Amino acid sequence: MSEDLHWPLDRQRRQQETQRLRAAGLRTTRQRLQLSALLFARGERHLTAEQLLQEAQQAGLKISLATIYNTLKSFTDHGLLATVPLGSGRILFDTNTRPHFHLHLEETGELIELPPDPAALAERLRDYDPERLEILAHVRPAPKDD
Amino acid sequence: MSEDLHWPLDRQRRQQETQRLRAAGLRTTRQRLQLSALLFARGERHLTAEQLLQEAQQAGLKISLATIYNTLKSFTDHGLLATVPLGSGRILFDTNTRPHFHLHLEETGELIELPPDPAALAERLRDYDPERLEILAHVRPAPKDD
DNA sequence: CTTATAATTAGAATAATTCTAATTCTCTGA
DNA sequence: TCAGAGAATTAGAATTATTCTAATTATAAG
Repeated sequence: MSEDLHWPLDRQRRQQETQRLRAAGLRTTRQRLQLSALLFARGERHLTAEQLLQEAQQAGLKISLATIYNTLKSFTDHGLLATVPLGSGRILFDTNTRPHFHLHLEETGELIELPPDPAALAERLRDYDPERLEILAHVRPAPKDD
Repeated sequence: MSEDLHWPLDRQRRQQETQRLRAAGLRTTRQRLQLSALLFARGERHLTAEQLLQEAQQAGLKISLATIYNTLKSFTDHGLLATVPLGSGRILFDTNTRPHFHLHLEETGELIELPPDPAALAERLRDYDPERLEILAHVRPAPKDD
């Protein structure tokens, strides 16, 4: 599930990513295939647009920041990614699209995934000073089906 | 607890706000007294810096946006306000500084206060499609005592 | 009343994201 | 196979909320 990537992508990987995009109802473009490979080849992860740009550049790919943003948005709109809206106005993109909660430790920037279970959440939060805790539940707008 | 304000503030109100600031360890300035009156005269509420500026302007007060931000930050640092970091990068200031949670309905912008009780939270969230739910628990850094 | 220090202010700076408009690409259907 | 319509990509400008800067003004201690 997690292996090194080579560019250009070998046939197997290319097909895998092509299918992923097709299944999601997205056109296959060079940039999307490359970003898809980067995003999904290493198991579940969180990352920002800027981080993804850096990974792409380190891999020698030519992709603009605008495309990174557009692609992350498309992937999100089509169910391949979830977003975690951090308080600072930064958006984290999460390859785990199953329902779950997040615990953000602002001191270190660490983001911990929690099962979508309020009891477990309560348990986990016992470790922290209530004065420093802020829980915000977002209810996103219903997606338009187009 | 909630009444109309007149400017300049009458002696009673002025003393009330002076005490509030003093008790919090803040200097009393015209702007802080006026903003304090605006913020705390109408019961508990959430508002943004921009909203507070508008209220101040509608009341005929001369206060710059920079001062609004500075004052909100001072009030927060001294325990008079709490912040609610919305996903969009906007900050809501909350006159309720007791521990509690928030439920943000993105569709309408509505922000609902919830008791700081995970069980109650779970109950309340049953109303919503899990697919549209995002729970983010922030742990703020320990405040420096200076 | 003097004065050190803190607060206020306008406007510039910042940071993440979104928008614009021109170019390039994908993919359908002839 | 290939033309063309519509979709994707791109550089750079625009946006938005907030923070910073540096100069002015106000507070309050003595």
